[in-house]
Amino acid sequence: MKKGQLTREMILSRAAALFNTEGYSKASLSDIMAATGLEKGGIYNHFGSKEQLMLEAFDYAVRQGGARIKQQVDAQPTAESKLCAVIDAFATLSQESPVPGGCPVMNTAIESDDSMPELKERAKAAMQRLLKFIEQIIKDGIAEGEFKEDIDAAESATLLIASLEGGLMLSKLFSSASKTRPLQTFWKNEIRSWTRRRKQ
Amino acid sequence: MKKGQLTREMILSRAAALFNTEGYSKASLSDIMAATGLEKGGIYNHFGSKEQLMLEAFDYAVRQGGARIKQQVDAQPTAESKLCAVIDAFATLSQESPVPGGCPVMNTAIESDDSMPELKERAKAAMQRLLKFIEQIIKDGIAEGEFKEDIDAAESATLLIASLEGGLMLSKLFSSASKTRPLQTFWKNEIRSWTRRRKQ
Amino acid sequence: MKKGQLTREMILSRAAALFNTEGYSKASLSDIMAATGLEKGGIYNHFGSKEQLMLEAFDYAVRQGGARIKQQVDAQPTAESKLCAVIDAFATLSQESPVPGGCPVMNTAIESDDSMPELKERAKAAMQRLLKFIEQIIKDGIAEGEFKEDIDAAESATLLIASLEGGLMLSKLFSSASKTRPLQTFWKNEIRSWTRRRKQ
Amino acid sequence: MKKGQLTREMILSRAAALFNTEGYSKASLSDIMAATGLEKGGIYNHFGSKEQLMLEAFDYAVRQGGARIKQQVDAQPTAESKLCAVIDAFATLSQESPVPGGCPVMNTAIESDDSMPELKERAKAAMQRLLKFIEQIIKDGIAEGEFKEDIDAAESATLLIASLEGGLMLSKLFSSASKTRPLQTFWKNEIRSWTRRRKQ
DNA sequence: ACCTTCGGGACTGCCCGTTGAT
DNA sequence: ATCAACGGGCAGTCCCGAAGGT
Repeated sequence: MKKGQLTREMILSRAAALFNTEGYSKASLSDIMAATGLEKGGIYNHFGSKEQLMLEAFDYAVRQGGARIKQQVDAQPTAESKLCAVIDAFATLSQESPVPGGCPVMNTAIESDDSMPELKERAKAAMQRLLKFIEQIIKDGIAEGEFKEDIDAAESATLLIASLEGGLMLSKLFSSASKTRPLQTFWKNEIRSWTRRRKQ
Repeated sequence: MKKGQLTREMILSRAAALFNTEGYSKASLSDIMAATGLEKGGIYNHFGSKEQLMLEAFDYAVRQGGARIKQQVDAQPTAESKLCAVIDAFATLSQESPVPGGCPVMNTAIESDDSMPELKERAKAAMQRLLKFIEQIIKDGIAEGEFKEDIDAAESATLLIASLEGGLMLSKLFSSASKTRPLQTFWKNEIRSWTRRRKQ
Repeated sequence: MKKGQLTREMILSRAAALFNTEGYSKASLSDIMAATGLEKGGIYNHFGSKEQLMLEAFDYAVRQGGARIKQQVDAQPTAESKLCAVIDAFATLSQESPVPGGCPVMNTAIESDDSMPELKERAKAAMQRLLKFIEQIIKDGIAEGEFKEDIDAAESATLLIASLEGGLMLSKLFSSASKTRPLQTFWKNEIRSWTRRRKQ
Repeated sequence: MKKGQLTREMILSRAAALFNTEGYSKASLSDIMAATGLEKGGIYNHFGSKEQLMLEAFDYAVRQGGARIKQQVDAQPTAESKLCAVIDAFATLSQESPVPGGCPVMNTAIESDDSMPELKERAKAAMQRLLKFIEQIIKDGIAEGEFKEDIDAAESATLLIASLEGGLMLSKLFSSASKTRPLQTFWKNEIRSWTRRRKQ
């Protein structure tokens, strides 16, 4: 990879962290300069405006987070364990994550008023992809005979994600993961209840 | 009430709306000037700094939202119906609310990085009060024999609130309440399952 | 007059000088800050943008220059002497003028490409007023029987002004009035030739 | 001619047009990049600085314009017709010219404050050459017995050029050649009056 | 007591002309 | 001739006081 590409990636990763922790409008170019060690011109060589950098950094953050989840999910054999992997991924998100600052989609959903419509659009799309991803896991579980057939995949996905994002918000607010531990066990139990018990 | 007091309240209500919709750091004094019709000096006469205004506006927003919920809860006789009132209150929050922009506590939790510690403190406190409030409803329900005794009040409160806040976030993101309707029915069912069924 | 008004006038006079000598796009707000002794905020309190300041400063410069000419013209009794006063006014313009930097209309005509359309519009209007002003003097001279009747007032005004502006440009370029002295005597002779000689 | 030389000429021609229409300080290197299709470095390879490019582009523009005039003048047999050719050349300058944007000398005379002294120097020299050129035509006319002997060649040259440049400025300002047509006929008549009438 | 008018200065995103390494 | 980086300058906005006016 060429040097310019590396710099570009470096800027994206630092900027994504900054945007995700401080907020897209609050993080200034000066902050990004400080975080990257580059001067103003150096950044503007790669991104024509703060807005463009914001958008690409958001995509970067979503990509990183999504990849992490996908990888952990793929390592699991059953639908139930896949969903548990999602729960665990969200649980660790508040303490340690590929892009610091929690879930970029939620952060953007809350921050982006209508003055950054493109960003909101991307957040919508990312969230929809996440929901579809969960939904598909559930549907696969049903198709495989692992989950009962009366589970509504779409609704359950929404429910699970809402809970996880809300829990993540609480963790962030209280700077502590303890509040959300029960939430994880609740959902793991709930998901187990979706399975066709063979014996037990 | 004196004229100054009225102006002060007016500023608070307009500022709270602005802060809650646009974000505390993004909403500028100029925006507030435009929203209130006052000049800069006029605002500074009542609030010594933007930070102070932010804090008081946050308290104002929480007070308004809390009062609304409390009133709707108090109108209900049983613990179950009280909790349902909470759920309904959150559901309407995204479309119409005393202070526009959704839940100020969540908004602040997400926005406030460590550069506004006092604001985060207040958000923490407000959230803790909300959790305790829900917890108390549940505890009362148990004490009254309405709920089963093995319900963990604190954990259940956290779970419920996390879900509701997460759902609110989704509604905001998709500018639509439809995604969260199943969430409400899920929790209403869940809560009914807490009750000692007498007959029915 | 209130203090703010005085400051505003002061800014206009300094800015007009700066714009007229250095050019409208080249003179920066920092230059104006230095020339006025004000900080940025102080200037932006009176003028919402550089563009607005440019426009008002142009009007100011034209007003000053126009007033000077008008006053010198009004002091003369005959059409011929009025026109000579105009010639003299232009002659002194290059060395000493109410707003330094020569004729603001010509400067603007040359500088303003199509990126400052409003400014060009005002320059057009100002030039048209100047032409009409000269034309009227000539017409009055004809009406009074001072000038021959076959003088074309509009054409002659255009000719005179073109010459004077061109001469002014040469003076500016060579930083010397000497080149344009013959120009003045030429036009004064030409104008005398317009008069109905009574005796002589 | 080598490829590098061709590129250099291309840059000069595009840059000269840009400088002459938008102004020397306003036209940016980015504009020139866009106009030439080269990268910044590619330009800096041929010209060590914007200033040097400005100077050479000015010379280029003057050379082009001068050559055009000279060619049209040389095609004429008599001094009178040569001067008329000059007048016509200036007349067409506002609509169509080798380097767009009117007379580079006047443009530079107006724009160049004392921050670009070298450019002003060149403008002075170019103007002086133009004046001398006209002067020489007149002198030749006198020597040939075409013009009366009491014509002051230098003064008349200055007068003519001042008028033509002033007229050009008016044309530019009003985006119309109509204002300056009388100016041309006036000078053509004036010049005919310089001739020793043989009979007619 | 309440509000406006005026000014200050630091900071914002952005663009400039310029230079080396490649 | 490009690509990558530099650093300072641009116009404009921010939050904030102090003086003045009613």
